Amino acid sequence: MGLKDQKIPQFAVIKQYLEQKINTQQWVPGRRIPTEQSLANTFSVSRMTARRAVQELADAGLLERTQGSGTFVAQKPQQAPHIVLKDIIRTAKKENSHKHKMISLDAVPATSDIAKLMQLQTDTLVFQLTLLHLLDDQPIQWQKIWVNRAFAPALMKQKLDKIDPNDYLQWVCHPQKTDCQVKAVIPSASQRLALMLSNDTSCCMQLSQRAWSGESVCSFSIMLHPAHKYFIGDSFVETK
Amino acid sequence: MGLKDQKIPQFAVIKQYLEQKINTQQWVPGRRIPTEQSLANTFSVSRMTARRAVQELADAGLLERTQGSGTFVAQKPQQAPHIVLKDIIRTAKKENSHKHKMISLDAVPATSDIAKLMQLQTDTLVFQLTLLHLLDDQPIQWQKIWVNRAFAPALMKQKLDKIDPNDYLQWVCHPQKTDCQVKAVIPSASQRLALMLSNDTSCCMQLSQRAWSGESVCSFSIMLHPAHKYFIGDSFVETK
DNA sequence: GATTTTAAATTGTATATACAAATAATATGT
DNA sequence: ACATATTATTTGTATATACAATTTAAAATC
Repeated sequence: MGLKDQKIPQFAVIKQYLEQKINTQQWVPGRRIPTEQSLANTFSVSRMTARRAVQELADAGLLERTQGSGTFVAQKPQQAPHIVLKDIIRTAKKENSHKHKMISLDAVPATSDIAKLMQLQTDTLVFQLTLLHLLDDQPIQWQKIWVNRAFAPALMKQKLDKIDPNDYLQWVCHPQKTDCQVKAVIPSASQRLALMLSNDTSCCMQLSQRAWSGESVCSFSIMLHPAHKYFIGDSFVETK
Repeated sequence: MGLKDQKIPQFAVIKQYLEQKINTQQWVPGRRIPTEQSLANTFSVSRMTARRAVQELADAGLLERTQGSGTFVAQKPQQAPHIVLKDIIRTAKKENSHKHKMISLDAVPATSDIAKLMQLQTDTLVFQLTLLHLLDDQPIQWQKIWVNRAFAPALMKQKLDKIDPNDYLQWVCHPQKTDCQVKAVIPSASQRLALMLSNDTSCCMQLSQRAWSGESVCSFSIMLHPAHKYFIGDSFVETK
């Protein structure tokens, strides 16, 4: 059989036609597009087939439909730029030599700030871990994690020098949502020491992440990265 | 007529049923779900109606289908956390008192770095703007913009003390894509002065944004924010 | 027993039809 | 002229059917 034998479905042909009209701005936002019946006649297909093409583009956000009125080219989504928070530790594990060092591991009463963040009563016991992540033997991330004991009661019995506490927590309480925050901060003396930041003018990128399971907070984590080794977002290199 | 008279379509009922099975984890990822025909029999609808329910959930990413094999609960999307870059200036304009002050406006030859970023030849003339944005008379953002002259040839003839250059650029060269980068940096002396940062240990959040129109770069912008006044991402307040 | 062939099951595409629901245009009545 | 009622248009939901394309399982063959 030849290579070009993949039959292109008719609804896909109509989709292409519509997309082309929109992308080339022959049809501007707000413009009314042909009715399902009209498209069906034009392309000699049934209404349901034409409908599928239109509907899928509407689902994709390119078209807007209102019953009784018609189908219109959607206004431009006015997409706010967004950036994905790549987890450098997770990527490092796959590619480079990554190690982590446990600095401390305790069960402590939650301060009012932490309690509020984790939606717990003040002075509730929480696990508190302090970690240092190394990439090629260079410190890349200082991390502090507070853990809701209800989600990981056996945390302190694990061999957390072998397995990354982050992986363990991910495994034990598989969070469904996370909310994140990014700040620039001045590292404390101990943080500077751990991250081997010599000069006192250095600053850090601080990533806070709160992991939810249902309506409860599993953990809250602060990750501190030396600013000169870390950025988030796109790298402005030629993609060519 | 009553309030509850909105008839719920049958495909929506089946969708709800399937979603419930998935969300409550009665059906775990990888598990095979009933066939279209089976669902059609169970709910006493035609196969096409059952199909629609399944198909829409597949489109939404909750299910995965393979022809000949069946439909399965999708593996968890492993969604990398992402944050939206809210434009503080744009939001400030709507709510608070926002002003901007033009610090400099020149046409200068592009340095090699800027030329590479904007995909131009080195020493190509580009417009270079330096701005300071004030929120309630407090400096909130120091901004430097490099503009591809091809996209805004009449830039210097505008009354840029009246209209925000960002708005003008948005209007003249309506960019379709942008790539962004977030870094923590130490401000220079002049930047510290403009932002009224007194102590020398302060650091800033730097947001870089490159605006594309088609295959060309319209502009490149660096936005500097005092770290203690700015963060990106979610605010960790109770959503109750 | 291993390989090939056949058949069954399942999703994918397509049609023709019917009626419901919402909107827009038209006609009607005062 | 204005409000009301009617009609036509258009999208939304639903069914029944047919066949294609792919995968899995069973059967047949060697």
